[in-house]
Amino acid sequence: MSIVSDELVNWWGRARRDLPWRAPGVTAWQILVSEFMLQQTPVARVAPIWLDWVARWPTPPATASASAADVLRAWGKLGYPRRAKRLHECATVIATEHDDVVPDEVDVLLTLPGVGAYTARAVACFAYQKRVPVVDTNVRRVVARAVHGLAGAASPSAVRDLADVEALLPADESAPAFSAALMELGATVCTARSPKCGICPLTFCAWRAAGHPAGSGPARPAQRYAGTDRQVRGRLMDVLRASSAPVLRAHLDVVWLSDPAQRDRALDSLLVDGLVEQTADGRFALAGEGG
DNA sequence: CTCCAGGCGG
DNA sequence: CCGCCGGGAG
Repeated sequence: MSIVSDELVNWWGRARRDLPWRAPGVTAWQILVSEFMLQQTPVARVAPIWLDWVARWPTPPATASASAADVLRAWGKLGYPRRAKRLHECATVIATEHDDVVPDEVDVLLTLPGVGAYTARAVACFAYQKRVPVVDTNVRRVVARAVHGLAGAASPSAVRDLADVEALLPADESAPAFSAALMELGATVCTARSPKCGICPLTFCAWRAAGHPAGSGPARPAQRYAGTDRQVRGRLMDVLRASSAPVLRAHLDVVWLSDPAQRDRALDSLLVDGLVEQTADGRFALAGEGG
């Protein structure tokens, strides 16, 4: 038994969240911006940042002409600031090589910095209504449960599930609504932790039918954060975002006193990533300050 | 502790 | 394929 498109899309019509990037008049570029921000980041944290962002930089050329440092500051504490850098680069590529127009073909979208298998299809589908499978963590979980009767996605590879979802896609123009509904169901009903099966719109679910069997744990063990280089990088970036002028090394050193070697490694990695630059007098600043 | 509209480099 | 890339909320 497969997922019935009609009952899912009908539910979507009345239960969909009123997210800002779904409003009328939102452009393909602005949808692309939302997809960058939503990579591994919950909707609630993205919404306010996205609203400020698209008001300030509504188009690819507007974004490309901003300084990298301003982009990193506007990104704020969304996390994974390399995404902000890639978004900036993506705007530059679109402005210089695509005549300011976001590509509508998956193959072309995939050539853009920061655009992978999910984001390319999400833009083609939600910005251009293309009939392409859109597979994110929500879709994988919903399909694993409703179709395969499993507690969660079997393999750690999302790409492998593309063919699965392709087979589920409606043949007509309702495909984008179907994909949006699949994602919405996973985000709000068929959640990872405590799925609300009592309000699920699907009349058949293989997982429910099988009595909600437990899985064998997550496909990939959750990664730690506390004490990692990522936490140190986050603290360093926090100091640099807050300062409009380059800061002394000593101001950075105080954010992580317990392990100087780790702190040095984190700072070096930020330099290597092109997120931070060192000035001629040895101080540090966000990369691309003023230009 | 877990999870979150992933992508990339090794 | 594997490990790393933030940070906040439940």
